[in-house]
Amino acid sequence: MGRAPCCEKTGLKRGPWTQEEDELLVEYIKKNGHGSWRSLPKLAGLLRCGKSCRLRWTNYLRPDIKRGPFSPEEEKLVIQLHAILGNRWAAIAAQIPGRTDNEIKNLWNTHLRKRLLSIGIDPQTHEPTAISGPLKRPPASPSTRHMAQWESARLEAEARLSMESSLLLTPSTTNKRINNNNNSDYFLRIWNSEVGNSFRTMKKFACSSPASQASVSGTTMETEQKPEPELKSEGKIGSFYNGITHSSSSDEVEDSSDTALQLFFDFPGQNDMSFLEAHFN
DNA sequence: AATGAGATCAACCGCGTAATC
DNA sequence: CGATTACGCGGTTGATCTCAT
Repeated sequence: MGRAPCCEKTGLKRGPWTQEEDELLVEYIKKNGHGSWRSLPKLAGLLRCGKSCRLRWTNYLRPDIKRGPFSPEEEKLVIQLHAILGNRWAAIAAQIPGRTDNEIKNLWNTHLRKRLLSIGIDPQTHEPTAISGPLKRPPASPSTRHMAQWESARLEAEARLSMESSLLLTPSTTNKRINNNNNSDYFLRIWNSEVGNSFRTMKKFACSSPASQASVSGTTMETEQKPEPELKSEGKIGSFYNGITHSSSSDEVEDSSDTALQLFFDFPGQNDMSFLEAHFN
């Protein structure tokens, strides 16, 4: 037996939604919630399949959707999140309030992809496309690179936390440090959030490195004692991407660092990660 | 003004998977 | 526990818009 079709194709309307249909759908959901999408069209008096209704609602009619063009900050966030999450549009959309996965996907495919290509960056791997030199090897898979980025961010955050707790800094010093390096904490939080969790799930299957598996197996980072990673330089740019060394070969780091630095230099100031605060505060 | 190419984006399709029977 | 159903996601399509010629 195959799976049943999502809806009866005969007699159902397709194509662009009319204003009347929109009103019917909004009115119904306002009163009753969407409930079962499959039964919603009949109940709402719509000649559409449930799937179509769900799509129309989630991508267009939902009241919390922010319409209009993406700001430069939002675009940069999409690029940054794509470097970490890959084509997981729903996960990216979850971090950008008011934007839908469809919208972000379209933005990526129509604008950002081309923009990255035009400056010589492979939009899938986030690596320079013009590779030269004798030591170059084929780029790591996107998933490997995303894992490396996650892992390095996580390690840096852990290192900072462990340093802060072990150095017995004075309160004023501690506060200063925490404020200055706030972004690491956000990575820790993301790591412990749904996004991080889904990433760990993916990683469990995709990554065979014993070292990296060991660091993932116990994900209760707050209590775990780990060897402090070597932080080669101060600041988020250096330490974030130096961290890739821990998960991949040095050649790979050479490959990716230019792209990584470009993206990071492009990243707005200290409050970049404020978009995440809403999810954790 | 006509038209063709490229860009944009709403909507559809098919698959994976969680939930339910 | 396997079969079925419903949902959500990412990839793709196609109608419409914009702009250059």
